Amino acid sequence: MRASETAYRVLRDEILSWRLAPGTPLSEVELAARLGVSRTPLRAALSRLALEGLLDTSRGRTGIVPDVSPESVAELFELREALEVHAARLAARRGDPAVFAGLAAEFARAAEVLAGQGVDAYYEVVADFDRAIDEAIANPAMCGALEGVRTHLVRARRLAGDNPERLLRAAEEHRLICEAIRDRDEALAASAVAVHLRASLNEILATLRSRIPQEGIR
Amino acid sequence: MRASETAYRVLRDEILSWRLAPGTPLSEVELAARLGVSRTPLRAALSRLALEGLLDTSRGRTGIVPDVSPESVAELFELREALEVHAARLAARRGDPAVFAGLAAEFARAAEVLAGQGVDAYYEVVADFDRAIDEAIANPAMCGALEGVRTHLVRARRLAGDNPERLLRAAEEHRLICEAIRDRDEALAASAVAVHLRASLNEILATLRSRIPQEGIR
DNA sequence: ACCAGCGCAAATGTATACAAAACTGTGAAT
DNA sequence: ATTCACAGTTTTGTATACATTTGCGCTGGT
Repeated sequence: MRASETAYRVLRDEILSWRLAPGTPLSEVELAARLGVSRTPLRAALSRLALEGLLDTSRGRTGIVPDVSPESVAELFELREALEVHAARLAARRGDPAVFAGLAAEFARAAEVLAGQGVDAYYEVVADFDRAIDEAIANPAMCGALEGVRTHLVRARRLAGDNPERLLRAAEEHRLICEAIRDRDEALAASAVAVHLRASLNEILATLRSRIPQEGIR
Repeated sequence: MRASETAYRVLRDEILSWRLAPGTPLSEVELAARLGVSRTPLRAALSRLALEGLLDTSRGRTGIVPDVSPESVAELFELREALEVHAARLAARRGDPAVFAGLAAEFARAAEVLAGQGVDAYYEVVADFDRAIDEAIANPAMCGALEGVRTHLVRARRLAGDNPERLLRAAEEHRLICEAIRDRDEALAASAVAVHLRASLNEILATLRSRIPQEGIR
């Protein structure tokens, strides 16, 4: 594994998991020492993070971990809506009905999965769903854009936490989306995605607002 | 100006303007010598181009200028449709009607502009339109995604050339979009964008197919 | 004639030294 | 008290030397 790749993955994981808090400056020399690589590959990792929006280089010379504000989450979800509504349409148009029928069954069993195997097992089903969408639309440009918003979503979701009731409703929303795609109903798939995104956004914003007083936004 | 920034802009311009043809290998040592910078800033420029999709690093170690195939253009336009249809909806929802009324008037004069000042003056109006959309939606995440597709579009457009009849029809389509946004008619704005994109794609694909025999796709 | 194995060469990946630029704190003057 | 200027310090930007990898061609065998 290349040193630049290692540094990138470590830093990306630390940012997405909130081990690196928003506002933390990412100094080249300090990180190079901590990760045991020289500044050259570390710079490559930082510039890659910056281009993906996981590092804010707009203020001053030293990049800082970007803040997660209600505004930034709302903006992310507008982009997410643009991409995922269209992705659902494309999936309904050319996806494999059998695949999405299977996923619909998985989501129908979400209550058992959550109770028996925990939230990680549930999120694995969601990851399967994302992969199925990518495969169905078969468009590298779309998939790349989707990948970007999913990355940022991980960070917001970690902050919002795992509300069991919300996860059950989310599973139901996913089931509806899968069934619409299975039935090749583009309009319904698009609407079902829009419904799901609105509910998700509201959940995250509610959690975010209740936590702001404790966290301290700069 | 930083050397890495200079190298990035030069290479980006050379790729978008087709001075660097698809398939051309971008060797670090060769480019560093040609642009008069060392390999370190040049590498930063290349990695940035690769992340933006203007350099294909998936085949072999040395990156090559990506091909522009009918498939890749069609894929780009699916992403473009996802983003621009939603952007038009957002612009209709919260844009300044006066701004888009003014742009509609500009597009109505497109025939004069094209005849009197040439295609560059017309494309400047389109650039004004893009800026107005960005300002109206006021969403950095959306704007960043739009910027990406516009960049790739430049390359496809250069290939397709400037068909005068098509430009006149495109101006008319833009006028309709602006009027819909001006009237805060989200559904019409979305439809008008979809119409425009389909016509643009068909034009580019037609030109592309007629040129393939001469150009030689690898 | 073709294929496998090997070695060379050219390209990229990394480390480090040096240059330049930008923030910080101090000091004095208004 | 505030602001401006300046120097020092820290941080990033660049160049170059070295390490490592990978692709390619040569040679020998079948």
